[in-house]
Amino acid sequence: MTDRLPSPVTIEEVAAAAGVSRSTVSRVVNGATSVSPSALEAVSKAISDLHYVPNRAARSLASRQTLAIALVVPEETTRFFGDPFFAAIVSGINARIARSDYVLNLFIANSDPGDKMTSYLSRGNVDGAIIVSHHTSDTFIDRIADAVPVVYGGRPVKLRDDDYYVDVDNVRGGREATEYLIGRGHRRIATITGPQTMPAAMDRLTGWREALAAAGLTPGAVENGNFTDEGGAEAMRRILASGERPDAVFAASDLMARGALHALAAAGLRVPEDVALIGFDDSPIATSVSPALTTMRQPSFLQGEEMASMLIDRLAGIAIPNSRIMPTGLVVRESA
Amino acid sequence: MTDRLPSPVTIEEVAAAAGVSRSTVSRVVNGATSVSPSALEAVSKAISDLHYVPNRAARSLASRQTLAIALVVPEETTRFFGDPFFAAIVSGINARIARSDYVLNLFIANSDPGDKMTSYLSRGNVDGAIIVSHHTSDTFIDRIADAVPVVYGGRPVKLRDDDYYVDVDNVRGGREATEYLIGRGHRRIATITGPQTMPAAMDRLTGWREALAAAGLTPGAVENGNFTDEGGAEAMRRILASGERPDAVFAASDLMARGALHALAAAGLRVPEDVALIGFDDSPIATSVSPALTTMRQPSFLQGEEMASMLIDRLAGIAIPNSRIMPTGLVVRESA
DNA sequence: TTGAAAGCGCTAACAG
DNA sequence: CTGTTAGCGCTTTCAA
Repeated sequence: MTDRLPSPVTIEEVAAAAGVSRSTVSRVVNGATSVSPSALEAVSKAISDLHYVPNRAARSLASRQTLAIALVVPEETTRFFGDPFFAAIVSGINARIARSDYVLNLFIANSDPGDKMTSYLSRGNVDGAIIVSHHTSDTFIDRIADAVPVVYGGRPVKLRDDDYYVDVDNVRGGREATEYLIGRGHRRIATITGPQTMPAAMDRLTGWREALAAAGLTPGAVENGNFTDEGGAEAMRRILASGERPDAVFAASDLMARGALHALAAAGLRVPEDVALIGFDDSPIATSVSPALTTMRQPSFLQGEEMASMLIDRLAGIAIPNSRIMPTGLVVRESA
Repeated sequence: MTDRLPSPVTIEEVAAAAGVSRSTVSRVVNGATSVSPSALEAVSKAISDLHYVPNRAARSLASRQTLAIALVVPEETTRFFGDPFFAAIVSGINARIARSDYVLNLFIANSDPGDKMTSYLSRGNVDGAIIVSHHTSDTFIDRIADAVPVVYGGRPVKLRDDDYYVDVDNVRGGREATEYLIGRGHRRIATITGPQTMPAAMDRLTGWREALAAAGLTPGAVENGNFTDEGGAEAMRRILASGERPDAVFAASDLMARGALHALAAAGLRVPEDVALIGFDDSPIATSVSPALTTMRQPSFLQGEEMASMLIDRLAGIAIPNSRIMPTGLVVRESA
C-alpha cells in the first residue's frame, strides 16, 4: 500500500507550542471544563496556528469509540434517491454530523442476511446507526439494532422498547390535508397512497379515512402510487378509469402528486378547477410544477438533523425521549 | 460517552491460541507470504474459532492508513438525488467498496472554502476520495485533490496530469444518438442540454453538433434543461414556443427527456409521430414512461464500480491508466 | 520464517 | 486545574 501521510502535527507539538502537557491539550480538544482560561487560550491559539486536527484512529483506539455513525439506506435506491424528500433528510443528517466529531459511513443495505455490512456493523465498527426508510420486509434491521444504538427515520415497523425515531404525525397530516379539501367544498375525494408496508404511508391513509368519516363522506378511490412519480401517475390513471371522477385527490407525497398532475393533464383535466390536488412533504417539487402544489409540509431537513442529534445524544449518554414528532403544516398554493 | 465494546478478541489472543507471536498473526491477516504452512494453518484456525476481526482503529493507527474513502457529493443534492443515474453510480461504488477493506465516508460538499470537510480530508483522514458530478464552479475540488488521491466521476473540468476518472465518450454518445435520429429521416433536430458548466453536458452537445454538421443539416434549437425533470420540461416548452417545431429532440439525459415528454403531451404532440425523442443514460426512467424512451445507454452501475476499483488500485500502488472510458450503446424503444 | 521491541497519536485514570 | 503514566490493538523494523 502507498503510504498516506497523516496529519503531520500531533497533540505533542501543540502541547509544546502552548507550553502545557498533552493532557491539557486533550482536555480542550474534548471540551472538558476543567481547564484554566489562560491554558485554554494558549492551547486554542496553538491549535489554530498549527492547524491541528486530531488523528481519529488514535483517538478512537484510546477512547474505544469509533466516532463513526452508519447511515443505512435500503437497497432499492431508485426510490430512495428519486425522492427529494430523502435528499433533504440526508442533507440534514449530514449537516448535524458535520458539526460533531463523527463521520458518516454510508451503507446501502442489501437484504442478503449474510451481508458483510450487517456483520461489520455488528462487530462494533460504528458507534451507532441511522436507518432511513425501511419496510416491513427488511429483515436485517433487527440485527443492526441488536448490535448498536439506532435511530430510525419514521416510526419503525415493529416498535420495540428501546427504539428511537423521529417522525411527523402522519395520521394528523393526512387528516388535515383531507379536511382542507373538504372545507373547500370537495365531496368526492380519492387518495394516492404510498406502499402499505411503510408506516408513514399507512398513517396518512388512516388520516384521510378519519377526515372523511368525520365529515360523513363516502371514501373515494384508494390507489397505491408506491411513493414514486410514475406510480403516482399510474394510480391517477386507475382512479380516473375506475368510474366516478373525483373532485379532489390527496396524494401522500409530492412526488406522487407530480405524477398525478401529469396524468391529469394528459386526461385533459384542469387542476384545481376540475380536480383539486394536494400533496405531502412540501419538497422542492411542490414549487417546480405548474400549478404549484398545495401540500402538507414536513420539515425534512430538520428531521434529518434531529435524527443525527438524537443519536449523538444517546451516544453521549444523554437521556432523551424515544421519539421526536416534528410539526406539519398546510401550505396553500395553487393546486387545491 | 457510553462505552462501545470493540470486538473483544485481540490479535494477542489469536496468537496465544495458535501458539505463535503477534507478528505472525499480523502477517497472516495481511496476506504476507513469508509464513510457514503450518503456522498459516494454525493461525487461520484460531482466527475462525475465535471469530477474530481486526480492530480498524489500531490497524489504521499503526499502518498509517485510514482504510476510509470519501464519497464527495456536491451541495446541490436535489439534482444529485433526483437523478436515478447517480443512484446507480453510488450503488456501484458501494458494491465495490463493500468487497474491500475500505469503508465509504459520505460528505456533502459545501462550497464554503473554510469548510470542515475540506480540512478533514486534507488532514489525511481518508486515504482517497471519489468525487461525483462537479461543476466548473466547485472550487473546493482542487484542495481535496492536492491532499489525497482522487478519482472523478466524469472527466474533470480542468484536467490535471495526475487526475484519474471514469467516463463514457459523451461526444460520441451525443453524435450517435443524433445520427440515429437523422437516419430515421428527421431533419429539424433540437437538443435539450445539461448545464454547460459540466463536461458531460458540453460534450453531448458537441456530439449533436458534429452529427448535424456531418449530415449538412442546420442545427435546431438548443435549450438548457439543467439535467432536471422540470428543466427538461421547460426547455421543451421554450423550444416549442420558439418558432419552427422540431421533428426530433435529443435530450442529454433521461430525466430531462421525461420532462420533455410531459411538455410535449401537454402541447398535444404525439411521440414519436409528431416529435421523436431520444434520451441519454438508459436509467430506470426510460422504461417507466410511456412511450418508453429510446436512449443512449451508459453503464452507470459499472461506472461506479470502476471508480472505486481505480481508487483502490491506486491506493495499493498499482499502476493504472489515468482514465477508463466505458462503452455506450443505443437502446431503441418507442420514443424514436 | 519467526519473535522481540518499539512505537502509531491519543485518552484516561491517578496523583498532586 | 494540571502533569505523569499507562496503555488502546496493531504493524513493522530488526535480529535471530
